[in-house]
Amino acid sequence: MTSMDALSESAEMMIKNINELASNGERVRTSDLSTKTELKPATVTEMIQRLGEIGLVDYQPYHGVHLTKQGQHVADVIEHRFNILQRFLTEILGVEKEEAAEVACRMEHILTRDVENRLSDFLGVDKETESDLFCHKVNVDSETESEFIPLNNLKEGKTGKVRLILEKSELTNTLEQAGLSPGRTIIVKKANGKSYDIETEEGSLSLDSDLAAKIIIQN
Amino acid sequence: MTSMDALSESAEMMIKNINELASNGERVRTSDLSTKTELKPATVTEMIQRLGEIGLVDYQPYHGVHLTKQGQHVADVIEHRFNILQRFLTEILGVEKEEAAEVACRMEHILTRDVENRLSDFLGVDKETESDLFCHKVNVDSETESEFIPLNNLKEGKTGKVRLILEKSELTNTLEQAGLSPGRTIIVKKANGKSYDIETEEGSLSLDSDLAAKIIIQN
DNA sequence: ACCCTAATTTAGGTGAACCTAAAAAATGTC
DNA sequence: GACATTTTTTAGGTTCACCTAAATTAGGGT
Repeated sequence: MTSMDALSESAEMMIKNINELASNGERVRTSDLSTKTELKPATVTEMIQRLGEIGLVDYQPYHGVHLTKQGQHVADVIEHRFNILQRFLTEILGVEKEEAAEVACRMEHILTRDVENRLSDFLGVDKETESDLFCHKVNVDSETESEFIPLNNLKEGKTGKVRLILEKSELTNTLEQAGLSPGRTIIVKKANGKSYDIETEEGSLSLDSDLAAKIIIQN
Repeated sequence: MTSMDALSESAEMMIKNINELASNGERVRTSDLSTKTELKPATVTEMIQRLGEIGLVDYQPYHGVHLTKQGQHVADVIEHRFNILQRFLTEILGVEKEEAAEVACRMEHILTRDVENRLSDFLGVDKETESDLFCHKVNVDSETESEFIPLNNLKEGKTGKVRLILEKSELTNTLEQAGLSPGRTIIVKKANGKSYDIETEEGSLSLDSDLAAKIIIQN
């Protein structure tokens, strides 16, 4: 049964940990999982046996486990969810890395596909779909000094990426239809402090400063 | 032991549901909790007994429960967490209300105090737009009163503020010259579904419905 | 006041996620 | 290559969150 049954948090955590210990491609030993997860060896054995039965790991008694194709997929999804959650918590909310990791580690099991995607868009994850495999090597220190500023503070001629639209409403929905939606790039054609002429990927439009103040741009 | 022991998700959900059913101040019956939580009555009994033991509810066999002061506090915290999570998911990420509620309902039990506070601030009554003297006109709760509608749907005699002009063109530039630009207030003098007579701060003009449809007004 | 029904609780069971202690297998050493 | 040590597994226990079925209580109707 290659069950799509929605794994428990514990099961997902075990897969995540197996993945993290398997960097070298070798089989992961029970004892390593035990120390990493802070579970007793007997508990680890029990769990990896179950994971083996549902086809997420290849388990051979006394000789450790490694992820199957399916298990690897689960691990990748979880890792991605963790990364975007942690980025959101640290970069946007300013939570300390330590605590962000803890919270992200709980929430990663709850995110739906849809929320995951939207959060990705919101953070502006560049969409190299499967190149996540290299993420753990690269992602940590990519703290470029790009700023988040409301659109009404963007100078004329400046270009930027829409990152956030505050106070969603019918109006902002309309804006999104017009190309002013998270993830899209825009250019400020004219800005006089009262009204802003914007060019989006969809066309051009102009809006007032109240509205512009609700649209946060990353340059 | 009025234990601060970090409640399980189930326990927190039970408290949340008790709170939601206790609107009238009366005791909440087992059967009501059973239907609301979709748990069997026996399960509900078991749980509220435990909650009683740790002092979060006042449980009297055969006569339902109500929250103690401490229980009420827990309920309030959870409710607040749910609210900000749902707001974040819908307003910021644009998740559908339904799904947002489900996800928020899982996440509310995971949020830490710190993340909760930061998320509140993030969503909170604009500290970012403080520079904006008119922000109180634009705040979320005014959603009930003020609508965003295209100019061609404004009735005769109605007044409103130009918020957004879609599909910029030479024509719309001309309109803006004439006072029909974002941030300006206008009055609809005459509207017959085909042409619209408008009075702006600069003077008056008239335009056709195609053009009017591209101008979004807040009343 | 009494009975009947509906609501509630008790009793006992299951699976998941943990545990300890003991048994078994693998491994390194001489 | 035998043995001691380490690693892993098995066996059996606990708690939590659920369940069903049976027993109990509360409350309304006559």
